[in-house]
Amino acid sequence: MTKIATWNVNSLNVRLEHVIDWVKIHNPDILCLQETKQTNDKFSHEAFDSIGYKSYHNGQKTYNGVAIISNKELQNVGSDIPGFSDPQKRIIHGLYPSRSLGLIHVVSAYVPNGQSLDSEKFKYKVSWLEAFNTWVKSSYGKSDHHILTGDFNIAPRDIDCHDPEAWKGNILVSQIERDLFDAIIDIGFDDSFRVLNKDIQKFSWWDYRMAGFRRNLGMRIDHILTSHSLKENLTTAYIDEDPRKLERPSDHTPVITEFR
DNA sequence: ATGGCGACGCAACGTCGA
Repeated sequence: MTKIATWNVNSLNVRLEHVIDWVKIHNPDILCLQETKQTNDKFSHEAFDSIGYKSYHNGQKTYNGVAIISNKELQNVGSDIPGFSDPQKRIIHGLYPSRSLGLIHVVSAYVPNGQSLDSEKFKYKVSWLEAFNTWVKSSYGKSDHHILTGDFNIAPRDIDCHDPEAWKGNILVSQIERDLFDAIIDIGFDDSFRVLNKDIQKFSWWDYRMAGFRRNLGMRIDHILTSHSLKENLTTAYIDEDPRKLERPSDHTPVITEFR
């Protein structure tokens, strides 16, 4: 069994203890992190070494930053979308050598937020996702399996939003973003949570404001997309709400998928 | 729901996130 998880930690400076505690309890094979908000020299490889994990980080000050924590050494680690020049640190990826499944290409992605549909940041989100799609399409099939994880900042369907009527015309739920998400799926991926939980409404993020978590005003915007090659191997997919209940939590919580 | 939170940089409060 292989367990892979993704978690937007909203600053690893603040959340390192939560992450280490979570890894010790859940023992994932791979944990992908987003929004580390720290430069590579601040990233504590030692903290992960001490619990038996390799760690790979692509970060910057204040914003963005992504990492992969792995119980096996990754091969061919990269930290960009080839051909897409971007000063924002939103990608880290590598090959995970699975004993029984071969090489799994694992991506930890922090997709731009977009701010609002009429903003320059939304144009950046669209062009970023188009470049991401082109890259994923060109690399598809070059490894035995592919897993795209991260904070996609897209709620794929109305069921993934606590109040689709109130959010209509907003970022995270717009048809433009959902079409871009579906275009990635169409390359040959499954939304592993949705495949294994057909009609269940679960969220991975809740606004800090308005007592969002207590009132369950959430969205499912963090995803683990698995290549069709893994579809028959998928066993379990779930969202662990417990870290969101801790003191000083991230506004996101871990999303987990397991496969044989 | 359009805030009301929280992280950050920096030492007051503006910017950003989703």
